[in-house]
Amino acid sequence: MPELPEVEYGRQVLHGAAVGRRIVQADVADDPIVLDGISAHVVRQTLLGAQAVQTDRHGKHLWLVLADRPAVLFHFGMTGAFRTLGDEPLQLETSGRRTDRSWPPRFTKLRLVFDDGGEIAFVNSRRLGRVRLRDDPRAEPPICTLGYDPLRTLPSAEGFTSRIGRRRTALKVLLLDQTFAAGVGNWIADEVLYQARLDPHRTVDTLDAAQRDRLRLSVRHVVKTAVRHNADKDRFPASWLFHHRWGKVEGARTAAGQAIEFVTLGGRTTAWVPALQR
DNA sequence: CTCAGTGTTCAGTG
DNA sequence: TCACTGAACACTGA
Repeated sequence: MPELPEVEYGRQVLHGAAVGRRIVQADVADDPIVLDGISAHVVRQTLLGAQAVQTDRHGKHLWLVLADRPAVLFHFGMTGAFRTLGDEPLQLETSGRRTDRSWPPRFTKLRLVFDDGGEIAFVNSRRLGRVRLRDDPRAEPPICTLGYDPLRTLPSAEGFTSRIGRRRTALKVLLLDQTFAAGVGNWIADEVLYQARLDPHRTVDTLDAAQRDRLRLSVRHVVKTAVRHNADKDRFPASWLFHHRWGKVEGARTAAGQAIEFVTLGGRTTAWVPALQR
């Protein structure tokens, strides 16, 4: 689930449930992996009684700002999501088709109850997600180490080129590098390259100015479009590679009938259309 | 039973 | 130091 658009949607869910309310109950799972070494007790003490004043996001990290306390950062890993009490479970675990109506849901790592009676749960089945506390999230790791957020920022052509620097890595690897652009994950990287008509194997130093600019604008376009549709895959444009790239299906084709090829790049499955991408 | 997986990190190499 | 690679992490579901 969780690349920038899904995380942005998660932020909006958290915002709607939390901001302007006081936390009257906080259940924190005793999970040292997801809590990144902090004790559940410390997290609970931070949250309990706190007034939620704002939410924010950078790349795949989002956080809840509390009055007079550290902010609570969330990273979804491969399987994180927020659920709210009474909502349909829209954001289920990776491919869990089974509708989980229990409350709190399975794999809840953090459950917050607010003074208006609303509740939100952070669920994370594979434990690659993280919950962290930070006084000044943007100034501290991990967020201060990240590159630009494509939803907030469109670098100029010159800025984009200087961010690439003297690297010679494959385009796919560049896009997955969170210190380059924060929030781009595996499917977005493939979609961006598909729409920019660039071969994912190409190294960044081989691009001319026009190709670099196609890349720059494609990153923004894919991210903005996915966010505009609330990360709801069914509403992504029918022309997108996205709809045809899953499962490494032998003989997979785009809507236009062009063959999709699957290779491994940067350690990830990469889907691309050789007939189109150069 | 095996394996892939929408992510990140760290050890090792050149 | 930098850039890059690949394994490891942890767990579910196909």
